[in-house]
Amino acid sequence: MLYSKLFGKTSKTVSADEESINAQYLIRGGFINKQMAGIYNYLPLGLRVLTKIQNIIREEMLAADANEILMPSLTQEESYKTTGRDNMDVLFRSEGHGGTKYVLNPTHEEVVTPLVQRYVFSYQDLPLGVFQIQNKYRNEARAKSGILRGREFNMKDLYSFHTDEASLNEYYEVMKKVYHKIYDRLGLGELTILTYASGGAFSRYSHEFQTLCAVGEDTIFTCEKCKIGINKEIISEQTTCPECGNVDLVEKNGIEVGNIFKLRTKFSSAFNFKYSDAAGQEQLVEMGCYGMGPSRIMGTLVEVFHDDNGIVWPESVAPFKYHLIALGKEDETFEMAQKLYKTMTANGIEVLFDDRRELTAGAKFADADLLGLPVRMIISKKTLEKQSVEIKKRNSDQSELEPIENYL
RNA sequence: CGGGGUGUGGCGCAGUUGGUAGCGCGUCUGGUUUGGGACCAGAAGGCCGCAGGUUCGAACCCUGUCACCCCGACCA
Repeated sequence: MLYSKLFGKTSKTVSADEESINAQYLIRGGFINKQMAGIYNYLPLGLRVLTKIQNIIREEMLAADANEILMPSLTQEESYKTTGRDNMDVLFRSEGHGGTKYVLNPTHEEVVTPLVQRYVFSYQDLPLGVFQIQNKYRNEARAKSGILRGREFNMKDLYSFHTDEASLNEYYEVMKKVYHKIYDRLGLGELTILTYASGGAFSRYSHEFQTLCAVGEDTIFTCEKCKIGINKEIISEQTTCPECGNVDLVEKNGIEVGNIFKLRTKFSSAFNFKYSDAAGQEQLVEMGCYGMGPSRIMGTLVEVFHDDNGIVWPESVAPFKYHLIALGKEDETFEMAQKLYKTMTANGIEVLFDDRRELTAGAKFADADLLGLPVRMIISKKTLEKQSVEIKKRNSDQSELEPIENYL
């Protein structure tokens, strides 16, 4: 990508209202633009990051034999009456012609359950996992913290369907591993721990995945030994580590980057979703749900990976790998940079080439730091004399010269 | 939803006791610059969130309303 063709500009300033780091850097860097509280436009750079996060999640879901589908955002209110959730205060409502009442889905149990019910009749069809990556709508009392808590946000939601609790439990444990693998690939593995949380009406606990971070809005009591957390919301009933019994728990803050639930038969019973077992008897389907928010993860990554000059993206989600900068006004420098850009791009390497010739070095460096691409590649009269390019990693203060032909 | 704060060129902000709006950044022209956010000269760009009211006169005072931010409550 040529910087000169990139839609979205960097800015030295951001509104004093934006206190959260993720909002400040993402807006200043031209990754996102705020339309209103909790509602954002994703500009090209931000969309590239979001898409990379989604693709990592998608790959791991598909590798676990889950089926990707896409469900609608709008659903008739009737479905929520069926499950008794039509009184949820986060529901955005709308009305269509003839007075039809719609809901913008805050989650999709009310959609996916009758959908799967239409195709699954036998124990031979189970277990089954279906997921989607789609925007959710929640009328939060207060949107806050940039893209960490929005009223419209991106979500991967997986739903699993089983013949019995044993199958659900097995799938649930597999998903814990899949989730950890995803956080590893996102660069959040070390900081993200499994956390016991409120299970709602249908099981004792649910499990959250909490990325430990000072600005996290959840309070977590962690067992250092097991790398396990307990959400403060259940700490009155659970004061020891559920894995090892450790009572020496350490209080930390976390950002909830995933949440998995055993729904059991709450929704299958509401919709009367049954299958025929091997004996020909009808049984209620057991269900689980598994959420993970790519947009919130994007904000979390900025909160975790930044310094005073800007974002420091992990390579797996950076919008581009290389930030190529040509310094000086000599044509030969610029032409060599163009050649590098074309060659590397043709070789499938992701390069953002800052081809703005009129800008000074400092301005380009400042933008490079703000955008946070993993590797800065500089070509100038000085490096050209040595037939080299200067390579500097965003997470390091050191730079080194490398032969230019390594990249041609 | 309770408490607090803020709405002024595209962005960030200032605006005194009420007298008809200014700075920085950005943008445009011309020239000089180029290894850490260059400089000079010139220019464009504003129903002062919106609606009422007070006043000879309102960005400023009053009422209402909308939006945004922070703290709290809430949060499958």
